[in-house]
Amino acid sequence: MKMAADILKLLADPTRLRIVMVLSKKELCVCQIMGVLEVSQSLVSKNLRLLDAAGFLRERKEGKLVFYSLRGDLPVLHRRLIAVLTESLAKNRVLTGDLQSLRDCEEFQKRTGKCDMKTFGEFMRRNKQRKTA
Amino acid sequence: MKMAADILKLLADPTRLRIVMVLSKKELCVCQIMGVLEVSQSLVSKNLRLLDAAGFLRERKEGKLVFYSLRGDLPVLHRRLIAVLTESLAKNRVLTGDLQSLRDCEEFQKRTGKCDMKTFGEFMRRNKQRKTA
DNA sequence: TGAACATATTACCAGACGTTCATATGATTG
DNA sequence: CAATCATATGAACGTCTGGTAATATGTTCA
Repeated sequence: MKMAADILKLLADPTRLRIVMVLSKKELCVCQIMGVLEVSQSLVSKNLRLLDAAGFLRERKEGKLVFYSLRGDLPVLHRRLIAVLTESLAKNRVLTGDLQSLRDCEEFQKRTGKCDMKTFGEFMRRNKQRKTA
Repeated sequence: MKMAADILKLLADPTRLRIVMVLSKKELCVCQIMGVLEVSQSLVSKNLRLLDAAGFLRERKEGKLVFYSLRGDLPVLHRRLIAVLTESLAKNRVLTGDLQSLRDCEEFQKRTGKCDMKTFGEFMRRNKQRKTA
């Protein structure tokens, strides 16, 4: 009971929910998540640790970068909750915005050939301008 | 996004989750819920209000009593979450305990022909003895 | 080695949350 | 009406939590 409640609590935070949603689409490193969600590195890192501690994540280190993705062998409850939320949030503005940013971010990265925090800082800045324009 | 998170947050509390689970089986009044979950009247009432405010509940007044049940026309997200949780918690000790208490409580009520707080106070007392025995 | 960088961790604060105790409300009954 | 009862509400509490800023860790590369 408490275990189920704990998992729900983890997903009940907008920041973490957004992280789970984008990671369900694609493996990402911390700086990419920062860029896509436009939140601080500290916040991303902290929430990733929480999700990791609850068994949501797979971690892959590649040089300085740490790539995260959802585990392939998630427990049934985790998987079903994510499935339900994915479907229910399909038309959600924040989520569709994140997914659009994710695509933009990929393209930006492909064009610049880089994956570092300066690159994504630049990306974030442009993104904000686009949104406020 | 925030809306989904708010619903998850509601279900992420053990007391509320237990209430939702028992109400998904049967319409109950406040004193019955108290008896089944063995928690205070205040706590039951407060959490019922929260669930009600989020659109989970149907309210039916009958004299002094107020009977609650899950709304029949719950939004998709609510329904699916409850379905997933029901299945995942099927073998959970707390929940199976609550459902057993629910059956006992029904029988006790049938035998005594009453539905009031004294009756359920008595029921709770016996229940605790049974559990510690 | 040391500078630069990505990520993790710590300390900290403001606000939210779960719970309890006491009290209010509103209906029933004598 | 007064008393009783079921339920709702309010005040107060300790605790937890999301967020930020600063710092530590550990890797890469010159």
